[in-house]
Amino acid sequence: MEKTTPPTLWDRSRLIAVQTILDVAVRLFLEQGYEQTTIAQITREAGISPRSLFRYFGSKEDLVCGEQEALGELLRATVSGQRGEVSAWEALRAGFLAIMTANHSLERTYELTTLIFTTPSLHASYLTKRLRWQKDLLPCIQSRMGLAEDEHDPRASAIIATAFACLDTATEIWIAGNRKADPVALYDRCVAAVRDADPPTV
Amino acid sequence: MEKTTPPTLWDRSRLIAVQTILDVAVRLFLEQGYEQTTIAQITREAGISPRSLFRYFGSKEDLVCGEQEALGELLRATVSGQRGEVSAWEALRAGFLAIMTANHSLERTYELTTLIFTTPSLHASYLTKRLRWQKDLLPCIQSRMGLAEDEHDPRASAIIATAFACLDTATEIWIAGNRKADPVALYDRCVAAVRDADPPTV
DNA sequence: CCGGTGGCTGTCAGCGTCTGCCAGGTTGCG
DNA sequence: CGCAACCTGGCAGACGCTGACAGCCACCGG
Repeated sequence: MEKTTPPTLWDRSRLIAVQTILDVAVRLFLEQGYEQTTIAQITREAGISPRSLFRYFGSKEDLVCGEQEALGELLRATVSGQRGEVSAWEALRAGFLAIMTANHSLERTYELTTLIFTTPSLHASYLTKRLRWQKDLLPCIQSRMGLAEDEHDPRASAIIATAFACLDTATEIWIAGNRKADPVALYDRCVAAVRDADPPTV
Repeated sequence: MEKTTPPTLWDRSRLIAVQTILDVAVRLFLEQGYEQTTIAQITREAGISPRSLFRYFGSKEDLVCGEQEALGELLRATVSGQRGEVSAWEALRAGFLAIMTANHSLERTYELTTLIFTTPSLHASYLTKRLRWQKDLLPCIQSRMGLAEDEHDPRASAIIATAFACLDTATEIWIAGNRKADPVALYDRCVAAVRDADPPTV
């Protein structure tokens, strides 16, 4: 299935370099804010040149948003892996659940989410990435709804966009309320409010 | 109510300067793309210094997104001006309708919307502005739904976010299909798909 | 064991956006 | 007419980001 993955000692050092940069960057971002932290400061503490940082990460925003790069694929795989009888709404909910529980530590997830949602440029970057996720999910949801891959049928896209809008709303209230509420319950209440239904009592 | 508004000859020249800059900038953006157009090029053709441009417009993105700055206020006023019996959904729809028909020319609206939706950085800027609009609408919708101004009740926020998500989806399909479809009809189909209802046959 | 090869890294220079700062000119007012 | 307020342009600089070039080191074949 997989290539023989030559253990290439080069990649190993590259991996620890990436990890070091990421650790330093996120720590500085949380300590003194994203805008107040410069590339030069990160590279100085990480012991590399600024030029190398941009070879690993395409941009400064990738230092935060790129860390959760694999989440998009996890989301798509989870949604498309749901059984055929599961509705589009339930499949999307399962995907979101997988993302939330996948991250290493809930505390770190909360910190990073707060950082993203309170920093305008990071928030914008996150929303852009979200749009790509929505496009990736479109064929999964279309086939699940029994629709042809019609570019002009807005229904599947609308449902996906709405699910993400509810996720956003739930996340915003979650961080605004200092993690007092359960984000999953908030999401269910959002969807229920939109669809004029009672939230599931699970 | 208002200050005596001294006719100040200064502001007059400033207004025509702003208009000149805007005309030149938008024309260049449409001709050769947003990223490919530099500030120096705009200021050269407009006959001012780069330093002055940044006094009128806070950033390059404002040259595009700032032109529709007043739309947010128009949206809020329209929504909050709907009669009390009108539902939250209908009020939001009326607001969106006001925005679409308010702009000077439909052709120009289409051009600018395409520019925004096909330029990543402009799209991100637009989404950020959209978030502020959502926050501004929150009290209007909360009171219309008979809810207290509860920070932790996600229902009003969820409905607003969903309406915008449907607007986004409709807009995206509108520009992807080369304005063949009616954006308002697309929006109605999006909302209907989300809420398991038939679209209104108006 | 050794030298060639290929990829990675740092240094340098540069572009573009954006921001203080100060000098100079123009407008408005007494 | 003269003063004060204001606006403008030019300069210098920070910061994010990129291309070009030279040096370095792991890998591979001999």
